[in-house]
Amino acid sequence: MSDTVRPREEVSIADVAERAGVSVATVSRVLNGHTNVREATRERVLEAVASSGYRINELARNLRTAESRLLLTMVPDFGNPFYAAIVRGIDSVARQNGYFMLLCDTGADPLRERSYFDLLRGRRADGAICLDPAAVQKALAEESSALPWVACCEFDPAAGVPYVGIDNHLAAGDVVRYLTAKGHRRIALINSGHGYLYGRQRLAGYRDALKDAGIEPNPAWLIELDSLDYDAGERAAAQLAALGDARPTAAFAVSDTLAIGVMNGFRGAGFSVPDDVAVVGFDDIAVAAHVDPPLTTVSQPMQLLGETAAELLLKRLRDPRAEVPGVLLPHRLIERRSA
Amino acid sequence: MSDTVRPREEVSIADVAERAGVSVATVSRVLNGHTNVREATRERVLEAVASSGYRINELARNLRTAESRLLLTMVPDFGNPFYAAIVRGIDSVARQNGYFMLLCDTGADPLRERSYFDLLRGRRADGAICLDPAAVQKALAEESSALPWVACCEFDPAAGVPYVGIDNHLAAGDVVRYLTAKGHRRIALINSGHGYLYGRQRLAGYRDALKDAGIEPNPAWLIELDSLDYDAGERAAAQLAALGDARPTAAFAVSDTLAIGVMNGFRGAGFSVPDDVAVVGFDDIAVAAHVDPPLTTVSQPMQLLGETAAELLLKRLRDPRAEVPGVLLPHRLIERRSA
DNA sequence: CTGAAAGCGCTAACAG
DNA sequence: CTGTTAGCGCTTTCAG
Repeated sequence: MSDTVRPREEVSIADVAERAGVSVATVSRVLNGHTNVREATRERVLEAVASSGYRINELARNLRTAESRLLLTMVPDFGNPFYAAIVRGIDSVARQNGYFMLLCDTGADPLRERSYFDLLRGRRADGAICLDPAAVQKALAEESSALPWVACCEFDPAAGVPYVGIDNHLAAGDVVRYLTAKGHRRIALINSGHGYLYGRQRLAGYRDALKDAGIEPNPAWLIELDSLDYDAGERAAAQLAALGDARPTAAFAVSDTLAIGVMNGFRGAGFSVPDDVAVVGFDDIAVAAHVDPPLTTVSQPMQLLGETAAELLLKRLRDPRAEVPGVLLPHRLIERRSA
Repeated sequence: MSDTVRPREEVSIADVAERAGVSVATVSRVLNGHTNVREATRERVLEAVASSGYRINELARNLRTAESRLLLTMVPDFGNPFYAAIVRGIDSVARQNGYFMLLCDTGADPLRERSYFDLLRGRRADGAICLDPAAVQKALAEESSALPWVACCEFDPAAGVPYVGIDNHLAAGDVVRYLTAKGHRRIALINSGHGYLYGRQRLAGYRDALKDAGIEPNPAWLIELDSLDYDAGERAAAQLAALGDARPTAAFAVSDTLAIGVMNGFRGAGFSVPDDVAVVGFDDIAVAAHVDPPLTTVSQPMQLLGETAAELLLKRLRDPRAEVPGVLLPHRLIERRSA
């Protein structure tokens, strides 16, 4: 038998055409759902496709149509669960619009990020969404602002690259105001993320809100970390706990992982949360509700952040010269028992 | 000025050739680092490349060379931190060998997984590594065992698809033996993952080890969940805690997330871990060492699992008819304070 | 409604 | 060392 579903070798559109006794143009037409093909012919072609086990070579199609229908999402750290819901939001919008979304783990490394952008430059992907630290994006924005990409969560408002994120300054202020309303005056900030926009913005929000409350912040309450690890948070708490009379009664950590570490650290130093010290986190990752005590934190609309980023990108793809705006989405303070 | 680094329009290899006053073949040669080009010519070409802002169109190159240098990794759940280190292992090997690795979040959905496999079929990726549940892989293995892919963690030994994983049966037995050695006789298993091979294997390992220890397992000690959520673990613990005299003194959960939930659940029911009930998890995810009490768990060599998977795939890519073996890697019981 | 022919942008013989 | 010439497998005018 010469007919088999198993493609013995590479069967091309020409083979299918020959089998069906038509031209390659006609095969292409039925493959692409064009209507100007007689029904009988269409069936003959479909039959030939099936019996030959033909698979379209998308590489060739992409070369011809000059698009890949691939979108890239760059995340600085695949292990950080914070990104999961955002990615899901991006993926669902991409998929609904006939695009594949593929993830790139850049490790927040400018060189690796750059190499993934080369996929864009080389036409292997149509567009990208970048979640990398603003500092890492910066160089990119200068040399590649013409490329079809948008920034998500982290961005440089001045870079001319479309973005979506939240108002970190306001969110940090909300946390401080929540804490002062509960009577706290000695509030520590455990900050992190060199090169991250959110770090700078939350610090500013913290400072401004303290000032508005007439509180002079003690420099010892501000801890700048270079990690989001549980360990780092633990060490920060130990440091704070050793402050004696100047010890803060509340601590605001810029991520939930850090906040969980902070709680452990205080507990290790013999303090109880929230009685001796209140702890607030940021992000509302899944585990936040399941630690003891459950963590009070700020939640970002992660799914929506992702969906919006994807929509901005698609808009830019549809019309490269469209004015795509920067958009800020609302956050929400989730009150649980740690503060 | 007509010379500018900014590519006004799409500049192709022909444009560069014209600029440099050579043929496209010569441009291609210097682009691909062939040595048979006179130094002066090479420089002229490089100069033309730079001044024109030329970027090779990889789509065209890929079509011509019939490879994309793209590898896909399919994960069932991007939000599960368990996969992070594995993915990093895959990525590092891929990168060292000149491949890009891109991630696909399949949501353990056979249809979505299938659509990603279409990228392979359509030549848009050269190979894939699949971390999806064995049950989801099954259909794939039947229709696509000829495609260049390997299974990681989850696999069907009989499918003829190369795989790498651990000996889950042995690992579960190790946990039970560890617990019986500490005097436990009433040991619960909180299992999960319909369609996951690891679930079936760990259950078998648990049963066999109990039998070897002369323990008749109480059916009430076996809880089958359909989730790995903290919540699910919490509910399982509540159920176990309500068992009265038949209440187990130890619980083995097949994932750390579940185990953390279990600890919370027992605590919520007024029991202390490990004094009233010992808890063991599986995976050794980052947070496992940072809960209270720190979780005793089984660690898998995640980075190595990923690296090995990538190497198997590369071997298969280099020689499509090579016999690629299935490999099992060693696990390790990490003793902390929860059991 | 269908076919012939011209490329998409690149690489790889094959000549010289 | 360099240029000419064929395509890779597909889509898309342009004719008929």
